[in-house]
Amino acid sequence: MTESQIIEKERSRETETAILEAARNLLAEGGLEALSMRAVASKVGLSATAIYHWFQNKEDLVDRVVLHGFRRSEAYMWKAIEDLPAGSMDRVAALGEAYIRFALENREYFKIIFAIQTPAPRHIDDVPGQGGYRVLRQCVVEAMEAGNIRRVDADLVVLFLWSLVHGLVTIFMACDPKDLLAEAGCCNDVDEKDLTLELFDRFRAMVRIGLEPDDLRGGGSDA
Amino acid sequence: MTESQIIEKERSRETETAILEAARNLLAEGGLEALSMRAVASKVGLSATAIYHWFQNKEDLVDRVVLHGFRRSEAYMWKAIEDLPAGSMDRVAALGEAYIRFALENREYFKIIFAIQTPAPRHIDDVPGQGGYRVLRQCVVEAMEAGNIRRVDADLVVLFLWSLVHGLVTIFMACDPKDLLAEAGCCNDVDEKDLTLELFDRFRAMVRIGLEPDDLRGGGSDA
DNA sequence: AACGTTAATTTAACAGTGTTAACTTAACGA
DNA sequence: TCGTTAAGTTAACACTGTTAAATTAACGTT
Repeated sequence: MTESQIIEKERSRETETAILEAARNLLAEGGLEALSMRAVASKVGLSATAIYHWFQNKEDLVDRVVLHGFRRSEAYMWKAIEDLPAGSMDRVAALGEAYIRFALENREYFKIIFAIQTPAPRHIDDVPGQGGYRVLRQCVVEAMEAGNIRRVDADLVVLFLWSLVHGLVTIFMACDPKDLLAEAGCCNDVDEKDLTLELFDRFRAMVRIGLEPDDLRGGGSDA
Repeated sequence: MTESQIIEKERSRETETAILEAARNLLAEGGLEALSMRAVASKVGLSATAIYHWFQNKEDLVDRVVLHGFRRSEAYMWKAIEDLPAGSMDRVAALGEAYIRFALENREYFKIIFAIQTPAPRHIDDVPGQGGYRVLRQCVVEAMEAGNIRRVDADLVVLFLWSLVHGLVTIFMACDPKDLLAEAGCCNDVDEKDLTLELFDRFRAMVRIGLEPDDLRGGGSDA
């Protein structure tokens, strides 16, 4: 392959990533409705049909935008635990909180991943669990060995935690948080920042319901 | 109001519900994409624009279809527990299983509720938790009084269970179940029916992780 | 019986959508 | 110079949700 060919390949990649970035921005600003082929194209300075040279169709484009977004979740997870002691429950809690933060900051991605018409269901690595699954599993195993989590099947615990935090955050994304918190006996109204903190609290409390080892039971009271 | 007026009102209601039913069928068969105003209209034998006399716009129509679907969830829940002893954990498990079944049988509704662009977030009663919330809460309180659930804040336990089962089912709806079960150490491939049973098992096991009272701990082992 | 009103519906049209086919333009190696 | 390939264009198609204006039918009132 000649030098000029390499340069051309790079230039190609540039337009491809430019399209992806334009699509990402439109998605973040105005949701799926705002992401039209023509809108993307005009942001990149191309005609709409040019996109079809780089992506098979709109679904393909959207998919790649979302997947690229989710790939950042692993970094999110690692960063959340790096300063916390290995084997601690704080690490597990921090992962849950990172998941909550990531979900609230990337609602559009979550909506799409869990809503789009998908004939062939997604591979697990293409979902925010992703590398997150492995990070979480490692933390769970370490916490078990340190005696901070009851000794049951580790994969079950991981699925438990993932379901718990994912369910919590999607429920709060779909319902009016005010209703939800009122129902749970808390009648303050909340803004976006409080919601994050509220979800942190709920998550920690739920984990306390579930994963405390037997010898720590009964000590910390619940409200 | 004269008799003829009443008859006319009823006839009106008939076309309105006919539209709703047509929309519901299209949604169940082909998802949101298949539900176009023109498709609905032609199923009812009207022109597309006639629908706008009964519904403000497409979003309004879809919303009412989904809400009507979710209102059935409460009946689903009640029926699931009626033959089981009050205060038993079987009732709690049965509610979880009913939620799983309902979700898998109404994927489209779930996709929409948790995906649609909603400027003003939904009221909690418009979400499958709904009356389900109250059914579940009652069962939890009864199970606590019977000593089958640790005595912690009841609303927290309800949110815990709801998050758990909702997270579990939405994760499995978004990912390839094969990947997910392989990751959790189970390498059988599953069809739709097995998936339901698998989710039942996972849910029961997760609840066992969490809600068993202290004096029952250690007895039943996990795989 | 005629009139105005209202509900229910239609046709025509608009702006926007994803997507395809056919054509151009430019750069490259043989 | 020729053919090939990549990158991009224009024109067009069959849709989409939605609006405005016109129509039809039934009603209560005068």
